[in-house]
Amino acid sequence: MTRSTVSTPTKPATSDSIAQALSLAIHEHKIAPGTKLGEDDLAEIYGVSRTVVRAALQSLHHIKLVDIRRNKGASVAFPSIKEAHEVFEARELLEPRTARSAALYATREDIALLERHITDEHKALDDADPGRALYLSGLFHTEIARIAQQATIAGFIETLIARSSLIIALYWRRESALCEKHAHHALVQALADKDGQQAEELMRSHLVDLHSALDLTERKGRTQSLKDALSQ
Amino acid sequence: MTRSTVSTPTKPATSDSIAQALSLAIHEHKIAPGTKLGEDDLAEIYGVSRTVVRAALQSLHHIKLVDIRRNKGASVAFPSIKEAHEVFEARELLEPRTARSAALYATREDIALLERHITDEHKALDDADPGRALYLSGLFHTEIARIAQQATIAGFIETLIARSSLIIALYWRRESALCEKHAHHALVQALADKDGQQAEELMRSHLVDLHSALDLTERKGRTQSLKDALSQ
DNA sequence: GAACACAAAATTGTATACAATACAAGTTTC
DNA sequence: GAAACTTGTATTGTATACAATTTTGTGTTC
Repeated sequence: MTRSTVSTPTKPATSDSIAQALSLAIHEHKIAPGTKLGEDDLAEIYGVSRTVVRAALQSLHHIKLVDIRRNKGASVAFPSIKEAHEVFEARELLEPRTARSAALYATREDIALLERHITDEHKALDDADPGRALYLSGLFHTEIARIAQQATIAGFIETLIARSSLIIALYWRRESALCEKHAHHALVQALADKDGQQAEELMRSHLVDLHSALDLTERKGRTQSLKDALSQ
Repeated sequence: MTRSTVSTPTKPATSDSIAQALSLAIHEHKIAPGTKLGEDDLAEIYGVSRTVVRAALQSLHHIKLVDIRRNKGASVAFPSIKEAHEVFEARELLEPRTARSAALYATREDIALLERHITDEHKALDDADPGRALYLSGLFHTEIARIAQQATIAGFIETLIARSSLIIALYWRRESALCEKHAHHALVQALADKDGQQAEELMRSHLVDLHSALDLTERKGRTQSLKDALSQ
């Protein structure tokens, strides 16, 4: 949010910028769930002391993006199937209503911004960068929450989308691809038309689609205990 | 949550325990909004170094209970009127639905626990300890969210209730006293009857009552800019 | 007496040092 | 050869030291 996340060599790298860089990497599936996040490693990578790295990790811990266990350190969170259901149920409770509010407040600029997000997302898909496409897809939802002028709820949705990214990394079914492609388009149209009821309904069905595109059947051990062991 | 918050002299005092102690004090209106929370002071009070105090403060910052500004330090948050509206609107969106779910899952023990909360709350009022009564009143809502078996949403509600405590400290109208006294009772009854619809409706009207019991009219400067200056 | 400038004190931000804990490998013992 | 113990290494938790910034107090000037 402040400025760049990497690049310029003469920048101090605050805890916020590190948290954001890690958050982005997780969103884009550059770092897999369960990956260990050693303090020394990160401190060296970002050219700061462990103190500031710890602050960044705690920040991500509070939004459940990273797991911190005492004397064991931090690792990218590994949401369980139960958590996955909870997150999407929470989204289904919050986002449709928020989309309805957004229809009231959406300005011409907001609509343009959302449309730009969609084209960027498509471009990322064309560039064979599904991680970035996923990130932009999440940003689309975050943006709608922001438009609705409810910063508090928008904050909640932001964390839910972050966690959704982890859930998708773990439980997404290959079969169901980008079914959402036109869902976002239709949503923008409803917002542009200031049709709150339609926006609410579209958002609800869109989220139900996403939820059902996950493979949340409780199979035998599977990745569950296997990767959990690897996460240590 | 781990163990005691104060008392035993031979205890290490972790950042969690400090965060909880401060949170409790804020809930009970022992510390007013805007109060400066100096690191050295807290470090001395709890017998730890500033390192762990900072972690505790950051923790509270993430749930918007304390305000942290760079190079200026931490102070108890001072929610604006806009934020106050947002918090209660978010509660009105989340809690009624959650109460409905709670009616499905509430066990005999849960009901007993909630009734105990109510009697404790009344006792605190009799003991002329309105701060503790307020805290217990909030705990009542948190408990319902927990009963609903939606840890994610329960977490959101918990932070909303924490912030509500600050909002009440700032904007509560003296005139409207403990109108909620029988509201909680009726809610428990609905839960005991497993009447989800009734629970949802009772919770909604209860929250609307609370919201309207606040004085959120945007008067001239008043506490707004005055106390805001004091909060520095 | 008010306003500005500068110096001193206090407070926060960051880095480093040390202590405590966990993990892994190797050794001993049965 | 396997289990248990021990030791060594790596990593995290906490405290302290130092740097940077803000605040406060004082003195000078108009």
